[in-house]
Amino acid sequence: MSQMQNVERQLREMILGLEIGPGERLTERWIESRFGASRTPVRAALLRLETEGLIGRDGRGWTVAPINLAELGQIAVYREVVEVAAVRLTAALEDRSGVEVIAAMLDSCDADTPREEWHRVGMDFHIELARLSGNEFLLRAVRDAMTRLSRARWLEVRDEAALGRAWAEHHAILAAVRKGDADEAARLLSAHIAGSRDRLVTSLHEDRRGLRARGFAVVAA
Amino acid sequence: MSQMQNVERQLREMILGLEIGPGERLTERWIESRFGASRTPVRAALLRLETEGLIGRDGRGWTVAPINLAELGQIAVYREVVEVAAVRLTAALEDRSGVEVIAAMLDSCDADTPREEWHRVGMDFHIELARLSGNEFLLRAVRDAMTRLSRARWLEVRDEAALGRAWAEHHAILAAVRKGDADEAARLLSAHIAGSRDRLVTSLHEDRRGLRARGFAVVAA
DNA sequence: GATACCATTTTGGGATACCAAATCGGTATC
DNA sequence: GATACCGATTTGGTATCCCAAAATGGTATC
Repeated sequence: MSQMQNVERQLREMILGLEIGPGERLTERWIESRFGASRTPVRAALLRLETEGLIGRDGRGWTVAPINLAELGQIAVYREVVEVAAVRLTAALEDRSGVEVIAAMLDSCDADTPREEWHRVGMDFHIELARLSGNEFLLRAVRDAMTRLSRARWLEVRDEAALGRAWAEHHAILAAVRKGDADEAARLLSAHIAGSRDRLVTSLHEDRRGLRARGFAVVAA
Repeated sequence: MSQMQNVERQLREMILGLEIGPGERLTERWIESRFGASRTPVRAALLRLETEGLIGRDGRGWTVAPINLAELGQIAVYREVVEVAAVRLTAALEDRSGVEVIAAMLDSCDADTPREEWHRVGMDFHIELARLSGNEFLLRAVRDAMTRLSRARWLEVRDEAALGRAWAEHHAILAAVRKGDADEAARLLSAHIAGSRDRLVTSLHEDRRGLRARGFAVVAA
């Protein structure tokens, strides 16, 4: 793999894994030495991550995107729009066998599965569901929204019950799609996203002091 | 303005203005000499334009994105979803005075206005309408869709009547938003986008020989 | 102690050199 | 005429150098 893709992937993982905190400054030279690449691939990676919304410009320099509660609310609106549209398209397909693959993916998680894996599968559910629609742009939109939500969801304080409830809601959505009931699928998905948003924003808002204590920049709603 | 933004802007204009044809190969060295910049800003511009979907990779090299009829259909679905959502949000706002600014923009076009300006205002209508929603992601989605549609709309064979009809439909949509009638605004906008898509795809499909004769790569639906 | 000022360092933007791989041209072979 | 082959050229990927602007840090001044 090329250095450029390498730097991009590793840097993205460090940002999403909160090894580099939201709001932290980045210098091209630091990244260069950190990953053993020269500035050319580093700059390419930075440009890509900027379009993903994971980093932004701070005057002349680079900054890891802060946790922005207002933005999280807007993303929730956005993803509801595109995810509901995608699931409606999918429910209207003749061949809806793709839902079984997603159901199997959900079922691959059990009580022994590490939290990190639950986290990943929870995002992949939405991405793969959007992929079934066959519309590249809806898929891209959902993937983009999930990327931007990723860090916040990781910071969210979630109990076991919340994970189980999300798992059940995911299965219920799949069942509606399997039946070809677009309205029910849309209704369940809307409710799922709204609930997810509420818990997320509430959790982060209540814990914003703790987040700031960890050195994370948090922008209020 | 920095060289990077300069190269990016000029190259984008050449691609959107069809001075560089769809499907054409691009080399970093040619761009370098064409715009009098070195490869560093050229590569930055290429990376940006790639995320806009105006250029893509062809193996190791760069290619101007072809006219893709299947993609145009998918974009139409995508933009209907996000534009309708945005206009519904806007219609539900208390302060909908922003529509007057857009109405004035439409009215700035008359019989003497050059075709190029009609083209630009036609796109800006949809972008500015999405902006009124206040949702950055819906706005970005519409802007992105418009950028990707831009060349195709420019190639479309449009008569005077089509321009006038679009103008009237735009005003009708604004009137519904002004009234706060979200359902009617959504219905009108949906019909407008569907009609726009049909005329666009039909026109390009019928003229695909002519397009290929001009050296433009056209991917069938 | 706060602040204005200046020398130093650091930083991102840009230019250029180098390399391996891919492409291109021409030639020999069938 | 088609094709396989090979050397020359071109190309994107990378590393490195230079520069002006911005950040930094120490110092003198009030």
